Amino acid sequence: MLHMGHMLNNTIQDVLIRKARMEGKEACWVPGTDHASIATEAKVVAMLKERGIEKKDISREEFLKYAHEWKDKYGGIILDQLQKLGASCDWDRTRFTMEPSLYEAVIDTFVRLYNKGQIYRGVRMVNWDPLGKTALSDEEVIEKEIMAKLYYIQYAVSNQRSAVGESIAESQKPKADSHLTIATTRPETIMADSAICVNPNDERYQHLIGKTVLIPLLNREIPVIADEYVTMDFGTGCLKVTPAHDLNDYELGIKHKLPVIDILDDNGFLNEKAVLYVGQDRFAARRNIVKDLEESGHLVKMEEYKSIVKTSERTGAVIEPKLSLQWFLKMDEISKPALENVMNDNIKLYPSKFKNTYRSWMENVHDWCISRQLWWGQQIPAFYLQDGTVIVAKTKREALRKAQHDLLLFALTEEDLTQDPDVLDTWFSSWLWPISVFDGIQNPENEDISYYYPTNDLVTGPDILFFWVARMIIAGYEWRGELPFKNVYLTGIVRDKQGRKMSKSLGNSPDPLELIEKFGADGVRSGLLFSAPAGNDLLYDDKLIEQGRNFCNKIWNAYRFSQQLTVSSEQSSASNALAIQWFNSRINQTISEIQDHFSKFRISDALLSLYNLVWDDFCSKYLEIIKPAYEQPIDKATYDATIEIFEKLMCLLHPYMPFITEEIWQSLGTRKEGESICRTEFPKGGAVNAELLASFDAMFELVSKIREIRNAKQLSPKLALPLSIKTDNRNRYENIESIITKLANTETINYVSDKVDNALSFVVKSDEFFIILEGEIDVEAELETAQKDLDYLLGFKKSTEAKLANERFVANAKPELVEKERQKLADAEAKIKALEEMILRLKK
RNA sequence: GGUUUAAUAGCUCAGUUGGUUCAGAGCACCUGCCUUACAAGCAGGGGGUCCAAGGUUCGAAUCCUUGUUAGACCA
Repeated sequence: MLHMGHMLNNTIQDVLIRKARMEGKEACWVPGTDHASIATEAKVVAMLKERGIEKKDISREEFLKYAHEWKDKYGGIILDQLQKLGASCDWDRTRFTMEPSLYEAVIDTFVRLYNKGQIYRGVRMVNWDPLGKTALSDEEVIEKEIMAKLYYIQYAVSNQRSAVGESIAESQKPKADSHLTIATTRPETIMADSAICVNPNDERYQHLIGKTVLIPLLNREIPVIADEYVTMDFGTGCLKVTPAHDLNDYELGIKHKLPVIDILDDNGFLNEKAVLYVGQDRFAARRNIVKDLEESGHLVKMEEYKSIVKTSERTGAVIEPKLSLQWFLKMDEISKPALENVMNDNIKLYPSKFKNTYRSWMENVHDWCISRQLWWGQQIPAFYLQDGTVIVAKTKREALRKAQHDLLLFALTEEDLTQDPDVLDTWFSSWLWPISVFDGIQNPENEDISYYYPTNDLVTGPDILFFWVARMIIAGYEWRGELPFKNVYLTGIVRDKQGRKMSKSLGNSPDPLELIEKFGADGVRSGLLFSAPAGNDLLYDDKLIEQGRNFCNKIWNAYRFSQQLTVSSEQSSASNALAIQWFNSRINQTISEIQDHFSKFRISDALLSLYNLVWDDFCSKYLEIIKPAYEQPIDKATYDATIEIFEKLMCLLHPYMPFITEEIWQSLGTRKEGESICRTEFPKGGAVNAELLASFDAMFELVSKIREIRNAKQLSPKLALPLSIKTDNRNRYENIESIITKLANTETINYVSDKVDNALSFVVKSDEFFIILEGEIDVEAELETAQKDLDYLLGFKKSTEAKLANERFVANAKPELVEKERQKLADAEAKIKALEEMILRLKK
């Protein structure tokens, strides 16, 4: 099941791919799924349980059969949802990480890296899920903040190094300054303690360094050591060191050569090494030891403490850091090119702020634990002889041959070889994705990979920047000596209203299919994009999608309008011709805007530009201007131009809203069989008539002023108002009189050379306008608003003049900027003059 | 604790190289409209100390320093 984060992610990919396709590029988008080993295995185990089957009772082969069944049933759902969203993938190329060819690629990779000495097997500290009984990657671990208890436990100091066999009863008696207190959230692990550690600069404990203390209840002696790792002001400043059950302690243990005492078994129960509470669950043991410590007087106090526990994403169990034998990939050498080529921008991250995160990760990279104690996944191609010798080979047969040749064990048969039961981390197949989908691992010279690799854009969430993106880059350089993609677009994380990440496990994501049902796929796509700039999280709300749906609705209504027009043979009016010119200029202006946005991966900004163009300029302005009178036909030239504009708008919007644009585009003209808007050419920009745009802006300002007066005076929109214009430049308005009349519902337009009595007046640019109204004019109120305007302009003039008088501004600022300032000043001065005249007249 | 990102309208957020009359959008709110494609709409309107204090600059929401607050990553 997909959630909103996937919806956003795939919408962005689809926008990019559709636009690229329309620009004539060989746009290839390979859809596919990974096998999500731990998640799927958990689901399959649950499914089997429902059928009364336990995993341990069936063979690996039987289990895998069930898993494949499960995948066949549910794996397609994701692809189906993507199709509903309108994702225009190359569906014939659909790949799956567990299909034979990709499986083989993973095995190949493992063997080759092993032979290069990059993969090794060793005992390390891993995240252990005691319920799932497997190691987990950090990615599969969820941190939860909880209120825990911090227990203060007293350890007695033994005064001297006790000789073997000496009675400990003696030294156990607490003396005044002969004990120390540690703070821990995990008292049940004291039986695994190897030392107590204090900060060497901590004056309180100087005298204890080098001595030994006794673990309470158990009475085992452990040394007191010093290391700057210990924070002096946390707890008591004394840290119990438990190398087997804490990563930091483990590293501290290695540094100070401390023994590792692992007291937990794979299920999270205490084993014999614990001596006490053997056979108890770790949490039961905690309760019991707290009770016993309290009774024996070792528990000094308990404190509430906000702490973080790591839990398994799948099973919910509290993770146990555990030492275990696992397979690892050495990361230090192999990851170098991946760091370098992101830092030098050969691979660009959008937004670039993630470069910092990326760098700090890659500079502190740990070896990658790639083995999982599961069945669903690529089984590790390592084979063991009875004496434990490891042979890594693609198949058992090859391993046998290797044993016979290299180890001269000619009597060996396949029965003597046991394959490692573990599988590989899912990311160990995902990291090959850009190569393996084109079969580039086994067949590095094939036509597809040579053509498509390296790819262009990767779109993904920042939460898997390291787990997936970085590793794909590593794999790219390792196998092809080249980057896997040029741009990485990192989407924001979609969160719910409470700011929680939307996820499968929380179940806080709305069902995408229901949303698509309710708001339409185009509505969901555009709605999500309206507020999703790269890299910024977005708080999901149905309101966002509503905006997208409303936009679709608006477009559809404009389409309906265009369909009910009847065409006449009469000549086009001058004003319509002008409006067409104006709007084409606006389109061209917007095209260059969105191309600029796209070049910087500002997908949302590009959509917003189009939204404004379509809603405000096309629907509210252009269509209103060319709209014929009631039940009147429209002239053919205007009609044709309007349809052409409409088609162009559909093409511009198509990457964002594939469904509605296709539907409208199909019906706006006669199309050939199989023709589709997604194969049309993305509109190219053209000349922008800046003067025309400016004069239309002035006209719209005038229209707004008249409407404002109408609203303020509570006049009906149906009441036509008489307008008088006092201007030196009459032809500025004569061409557009009919537009003004239509938009502002003016009755007559007169040109005057003097004041008009008993009229409301206002100034636009340098011209004065009058509207004669019934009844008295409130001169005081008029004066007040005019004065306010004037004050503002005078202030503006003053600061602009100051700016221009400043030699350093004129010298340092760009010349076109200075020119603009001069122009602004001139405009302001003209308007000031008109306003001053108006105020003078009002005062008379 | 280390690293890092952020703080702009009631809410969610844009604001690109410091320079447009730059302080914006959507939602919410207020007023008036069932106007001929659209009430999921139309026409208007109110609303801001751009977190705080310093600094750099001819010029700062934008750059620098410090502080406050919140988040993320790592440990």
